[in-house]
Amino acid sequence: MDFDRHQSAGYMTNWAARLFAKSIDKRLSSLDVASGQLPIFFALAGGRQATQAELTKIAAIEQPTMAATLNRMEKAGLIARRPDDTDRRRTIVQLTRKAEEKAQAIRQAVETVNGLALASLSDAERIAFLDMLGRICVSLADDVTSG
Amino acid sequence: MDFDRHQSAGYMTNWAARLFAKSIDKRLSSLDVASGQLPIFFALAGGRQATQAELTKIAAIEQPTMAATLNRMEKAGLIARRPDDTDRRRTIVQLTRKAEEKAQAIRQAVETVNGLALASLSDAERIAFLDMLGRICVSLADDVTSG
DNA sequence: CATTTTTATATAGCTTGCTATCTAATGGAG
DNA sequence: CTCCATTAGATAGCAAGCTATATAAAAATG
Repeated sequence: MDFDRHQSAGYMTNWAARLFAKSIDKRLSSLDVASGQLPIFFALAGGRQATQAELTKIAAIEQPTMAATLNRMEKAGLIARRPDDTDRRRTIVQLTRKAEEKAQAIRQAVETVNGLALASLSDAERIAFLDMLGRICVSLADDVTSG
Repeated sequence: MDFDRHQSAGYMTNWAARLFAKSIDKRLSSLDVASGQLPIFFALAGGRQATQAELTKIAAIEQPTMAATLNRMEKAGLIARRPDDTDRRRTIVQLTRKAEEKAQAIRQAVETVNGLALASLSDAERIAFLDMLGRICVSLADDVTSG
């Protein structure tokens, strides 16, 4: 089929994403934290609170995925859920003290992995790469939500 | 935590990869094919054969993931497995006729999605993007396999 | 040639994604 | 105020990843 997968943006992006996850999980496993929990840590660290719906929007994942991740984090003692008494549909989520204590190490691991991933790119290339990735996401998100 | 996830290569790559998968799955669902099966289609289309181990290497996934994907494809009538009689550990995999008939439409869908994803990039940017992604994968693969 | 090591595949069990669907609560329109 | 639409969250069930481990065959080694 004379198809070079290394020239396919979709294939390469998928591969890179799996490598990012492997690299970060390797560093987070000793903290009993996993890559899927990162958006929640970054959103809530420092005592901030958010509803599940807000976290879902921030992480750009679907609602049931967020619910499952929060279930695992709750079971692991990383987050606490509290009902919102001004709107009984809502749940307010915050990090536990135990989770807050991990936040700094998590941030460090993320920066290490991002750094080594981009190690062979110049400063200008890093900026260009993130800019292009952003445009690609916009185009795809547009496609995915239309029709 | 003053962390902008849109400036994190790991977060953006993960997001882009999920959008790629959603976009391609949307187009492949009518063919009863899914994004995880694409490397197998591209490797085997045109009557080619490969062992499971060869497919695993091509797709850059782990062996149990390939085994599970092949199980689903076999159940769906997309591939056939045949024992290698020169080495009874090996299984030789090939596309069924039914799968071969889908190959052209699949290729078309992949090109459509790659095209729309990169629509806002110039030709030079597309080349640069794939080149940088390749370097990022090399750096991360190196990290992931070391220690 | 017997034993050990390596290789190919299978299986168990988990996470992170998804879609589809259900329930409960809120908010708006008559 | 009642009824309908919207919103928040939970649940079921699946795909596609992963690690760890088991089994069987082949290859290498003593």
